[in-house]
Amino acid sequence: MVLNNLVNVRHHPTNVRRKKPDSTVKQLEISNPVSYFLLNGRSKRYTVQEAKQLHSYFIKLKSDSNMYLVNSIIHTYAANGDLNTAHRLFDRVIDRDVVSWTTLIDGYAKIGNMGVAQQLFDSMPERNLVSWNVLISGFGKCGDVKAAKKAFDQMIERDIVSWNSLISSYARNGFAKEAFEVFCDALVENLVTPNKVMFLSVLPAIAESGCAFWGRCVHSFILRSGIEVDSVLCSALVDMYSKCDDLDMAFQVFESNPFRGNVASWNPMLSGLVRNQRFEEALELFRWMQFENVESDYVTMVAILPAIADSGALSLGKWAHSYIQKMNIRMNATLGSALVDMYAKCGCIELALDVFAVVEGKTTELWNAMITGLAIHGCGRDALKLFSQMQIENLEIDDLTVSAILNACSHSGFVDDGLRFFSNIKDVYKMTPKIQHYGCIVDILGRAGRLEEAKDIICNKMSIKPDIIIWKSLLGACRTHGNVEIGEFAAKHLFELCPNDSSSYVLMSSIYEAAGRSNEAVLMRKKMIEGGVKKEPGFSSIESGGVVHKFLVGDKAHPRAEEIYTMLDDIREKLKSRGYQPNKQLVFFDLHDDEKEDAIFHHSEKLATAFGLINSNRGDPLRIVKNLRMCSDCHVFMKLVSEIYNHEIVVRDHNRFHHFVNGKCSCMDYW
DNA sequence: CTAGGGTTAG
Repeated sequence: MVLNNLVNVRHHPTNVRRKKPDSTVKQLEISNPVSYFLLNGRSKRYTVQEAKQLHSYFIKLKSDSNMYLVNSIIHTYAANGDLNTAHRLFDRVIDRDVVSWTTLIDGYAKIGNMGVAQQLFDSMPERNLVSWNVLISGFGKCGDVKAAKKAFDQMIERDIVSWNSLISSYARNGFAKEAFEVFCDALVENLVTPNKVMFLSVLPAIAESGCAFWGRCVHSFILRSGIEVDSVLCSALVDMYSKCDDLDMAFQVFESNPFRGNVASWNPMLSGLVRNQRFEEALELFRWMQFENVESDYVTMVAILPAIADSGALSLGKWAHSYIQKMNIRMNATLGSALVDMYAKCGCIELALDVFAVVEGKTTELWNAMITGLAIHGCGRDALKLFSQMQIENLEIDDLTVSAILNACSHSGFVDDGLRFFSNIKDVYKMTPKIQHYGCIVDILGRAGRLEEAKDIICNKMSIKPDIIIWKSLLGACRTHGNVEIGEFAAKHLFELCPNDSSSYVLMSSIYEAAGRSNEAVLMRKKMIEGGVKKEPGFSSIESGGVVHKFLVGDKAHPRAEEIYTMLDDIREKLKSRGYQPNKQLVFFDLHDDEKEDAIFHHSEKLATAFGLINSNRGDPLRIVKNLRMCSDCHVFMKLVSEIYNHEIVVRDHNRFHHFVNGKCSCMDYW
């Protein structure tokens, strides 16, 4: 095949990596710029200042005979985005050559002006490989993959840069399959010898496809090809593996990275862990990164903040925020949203509002984060106010905005607002309610005790098949309002949809128990145990001195366990003298009465509270994060402790925040 | 002297 010979460019001289510009440039001596240029060799790139000095020297001399030098100046202007000056100089030069043209075209391509780039390309007297390659990569960067492919097809001679440019055009514009196909074509037909850049171009495409099989193939191909797996390639591999959900391989490659001094080696691993909800490991990695003195950047912060938010580690979150300010990390809506979310989830709604206020260029995402934050704190009125403001400022409303508003209504008990807003989804906002929106409205009605209406929505008003979350929220409402009949109905569906989920058995059992139907409660527990269904372990964590302390039920693993249990006994005595009785109905297992009382009293959030009381500064509220919903006994417990010990307690459970002050909870016992 | 590459995104 003729084409084969033409494009086989193994020995093409342009296939050699050029040197990066030297940043330690001495000040140019105006008196003799040409000798400076000759002394420093040809492949030098200049700063804008140097280019300007050279430029004015040439204007003075009315000479531009040295094309190497002139092209360098054009390049410097173009590469810095000053296309006006670059183009003016280009126009003035009489002996301009193919490099001058190509340099200018590349400049226009880099600022996204492919119209002018194409015009210039069409009017060039002669073109070489580089001119075509510049065009392809230019189209790729502007998102015009069709044009990139067309240019590629028109070439009569291609080198590895042409192939790589086409692959990355596809890869960076969401055409993962096409990128991988071009990569395979090139290799199968033996048209090029792959190099590092080729792998770096195709790996993001595989990452996007999420196909671990392709990923492993390419990885082993890299290893067999003998290409040095340097830090940059490691980062790409880590990112690929983490996006293909193979965190173990990602970590293995991360560990094998020969140089981890650059933040870009850490970011893919960090965001991979966070994307896969492995927040504790992400925080651990982040600590390791601090230990290795690697400076965080914008990407690190966007990645780590959700992990901080999840753990509720407020002091770490505050540290991250001040780091952002100290290091002048650019603040935009994305980072702002991450900060707002973090502060809200760490229990500091005021600080979240502070961040929200100062972010410029507020996006829907940012408003959503703020409204959701207010919702989980039970600040329903403020959430609705913010929503009106959002509409006044003409921001687009999306699915998350709708969920946020419905959540706000739910947590604050605004049933009428919630119903009105729900009907507005279709009528006013012209959106189709999503499954999560039906979930919210069922929740709103259910909490208000309007169980028949909630059931009616599920059975008759939804065009979508109800999911587990919806049935659970109905079942939860039946538990709150003691409705056995509808509870059984919801449980029946849950047992079909998720027979291995413990919460339906637990809830149904306690509904029977509360209705005085102990026999059926016991049967329910039996059914669960015989089915081999395990209860999801509840845990609570509390941050102290930058460390997150985690407690399970009846946990004795903490180094200060003895003090904690002594404190807990002390609390129990004080509470009992105030008439507190543990609610033993809540104990799921068939234990002796005393054991039941202990089991209740050693709930993880109570352990965390005891630890917090012996460990925290008087003024600071205790901030506890619980992975499941808080039980009603713990809720009573917290209210009393906040009063007796005169200590504010903030608990984040699976659903929302509870601020306990002086014997009262911000949720008004409505959760 | 000109061309291709890695990290974030409710």
